[in-house]
Amino acid sequence: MNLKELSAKLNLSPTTVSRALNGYPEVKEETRRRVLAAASRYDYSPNARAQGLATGRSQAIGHVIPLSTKHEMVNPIFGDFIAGAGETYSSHGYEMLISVVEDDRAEDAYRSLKRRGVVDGIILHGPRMEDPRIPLLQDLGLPFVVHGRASGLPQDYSWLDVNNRRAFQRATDFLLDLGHRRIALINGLETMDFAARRRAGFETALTARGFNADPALQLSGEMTEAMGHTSALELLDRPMPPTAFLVSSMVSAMGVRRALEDRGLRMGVDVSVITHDDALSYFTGGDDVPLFTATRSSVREAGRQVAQMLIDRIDTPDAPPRQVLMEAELTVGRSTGPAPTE
Amino acid sequence: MNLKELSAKLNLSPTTVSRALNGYPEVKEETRRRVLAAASRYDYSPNARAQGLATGRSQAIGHVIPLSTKHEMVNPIFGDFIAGAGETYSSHGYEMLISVVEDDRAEDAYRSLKRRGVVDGIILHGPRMEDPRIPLLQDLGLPFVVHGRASGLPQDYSWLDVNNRRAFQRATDFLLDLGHRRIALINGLETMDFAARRRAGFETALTARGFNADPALQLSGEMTEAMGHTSALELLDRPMPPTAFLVSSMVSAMGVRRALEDRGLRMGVDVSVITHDDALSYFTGGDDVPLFTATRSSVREAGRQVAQMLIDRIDTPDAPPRQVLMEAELTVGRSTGPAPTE
DNA sequence: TTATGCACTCAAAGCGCTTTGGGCTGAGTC
DNA sequence: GACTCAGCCCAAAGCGCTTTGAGTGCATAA
Repeated sequence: MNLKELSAKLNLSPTTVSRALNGYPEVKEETRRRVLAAASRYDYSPNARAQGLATGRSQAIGHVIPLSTKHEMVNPIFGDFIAGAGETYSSHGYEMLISVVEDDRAEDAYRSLKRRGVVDGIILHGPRMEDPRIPLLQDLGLPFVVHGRASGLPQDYSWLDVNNRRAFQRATDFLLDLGHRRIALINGLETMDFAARRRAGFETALTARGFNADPALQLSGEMTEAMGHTSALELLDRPMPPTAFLVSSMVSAMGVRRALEDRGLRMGVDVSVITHDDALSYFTGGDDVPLFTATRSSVREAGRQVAQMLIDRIDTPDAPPRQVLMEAELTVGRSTGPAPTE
Repeated sequence: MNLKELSAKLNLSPTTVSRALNGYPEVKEETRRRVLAAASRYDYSPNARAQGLATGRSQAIGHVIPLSTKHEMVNPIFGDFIAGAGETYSSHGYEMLISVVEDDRAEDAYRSLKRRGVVDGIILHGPRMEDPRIPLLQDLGLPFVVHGRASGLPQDYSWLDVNNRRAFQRATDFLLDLGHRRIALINGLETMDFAARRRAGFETALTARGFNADPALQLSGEMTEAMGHTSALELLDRPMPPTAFLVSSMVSAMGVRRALEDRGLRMGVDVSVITHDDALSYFTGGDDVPLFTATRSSVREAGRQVAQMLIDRIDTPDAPPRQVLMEAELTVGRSTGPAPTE
């Protein structure tokens, strides 16, 4: 069933039917009701491609995810983010389009999406410092919102980020209050903007109390379970091992925990651990007192909000860019305790 | 730049340019080269919507994921599956379109995708037993491939699945060989087809040796970390606790492991654990001897293959459906050992 | 009565592509 | 020399929608 057929059944012109369907005021209320009824009876919806061709819009949002050998994006948080964004999209009539591309071809992907008119906007994931994709998207004139943000760019653009710096500063303070002095940082790849900010927060807290951040206690890498494990082992086997770990992700924290176990150390007693927790649906829930003390912020909620910001931006392209900073909460679990007396 | 403009620059008709671009034989090789050169110089690609309108195809594949309060689909494996499928799509010129919908509206979503002509095919996730979506998609005439499969349906359709039954049978045999007799099963939701098959494998192995599967030792639920933890605690606190656990996912296995620790039990010594491992990129790697003994099968590879099967199906709709059964490998880690003597 | 609006409705153009059905050359055939 | 036949290329229709510009009929005002 297409527009023409439907309008034939109604003895109306396609014009009128189209207007009735799209809520234009030129059509009589009674006519509109007739049209709506017929549309639902014959199970009609407009062909999206034809509609798009006529309107110049595609009602789709693009997410380009680099297919890294380094797995930064195809990571555990991805599913939750997508779920959040998808909720918003479907309630606004947008489709979500995901493009998986080789790492070095991300720019081509954006260009191609724009050229072929496949999407109306883009959500930019995993920004690095001075990320070149941001000026590129601005050049292309493709509306976009960044999940996270990129330091060192002069431009003004829309983003939503967690206050990573403050979160890690608070976490570090918390450990210092407990008497810890040798605190290790197991961070994500520090080319990633969020990781750099976390380290900054960590260092700020230390220097504010007159300690200096020992570079030997700061490791960074892909946030896998194995990375947490090997990093922690390496640190624990040093002559002056840390008494506390600040870890950038739940998954790595699982690795750290395994390392503690390997060395016969009790988490929360012999060694404290704080992790960042993205509030992933499959990791939370259950216990009264969570396993990990954590800085927590829901990635799913971030997805919802970023999507909404982008849709707003598409609707009113001339509005100034918006920035949203979500604060992470610090929830106390069983992985932290006072520093052991030496 | 559009076709008309490009052909004007070349002093050719749009017809010829289109043919040159699409590899039709009616155009002279030299002309084709000229066209191709101009296209790349002017950075031209055809408008996807117009192309789709003209050809009747959309070059997009749909994935409908139910936004459960129960999180079966928005789960850790999703990212990896998507990455695999995305690889295949992008090398074949397809886009991936993801629709997040309320649980009970999945059928509407399929209908709508079909009606509006948004996708050329569908990948069906997380099939349940006698899943009604399969006959629906057949009715709609929308090409599809199932990741997993659904028991109890008369129809013949394309699917790719892991041999869950055999995998869990082998894992159970392995535990029996080690002398374990009280083996617990911590399974996914048994409305899910894969979970039912895993239990079948588990029971088959037991009965084949003359033991009977104790229903009291079989729990099932959402495969979260918390679920693994509470299930294991409950079982361990019984008068005759299991000496081994067979767990349906890595995430739940982490929970089981935590429960063992809570009770002061050593994994691989006091209690054995085997888990199914979807070979997620962020959980693997690192150690020589993996933490968990596991039945392993790469979800990413599954994504690649399912996508390819669907594309083949779209290209040749009359070919008979294909079924692919991937065998899981049983890799021995440090979580299993001989049953403790009582 | 004629003009002036208003409320509806429609025909047709256009979005950017593919594809059908020729048309025009020039080389090969008898 | 007339005829066929590739080999190239083109004009135009059509995909299914939106939107512009133009009625048409009818009530109201002048």
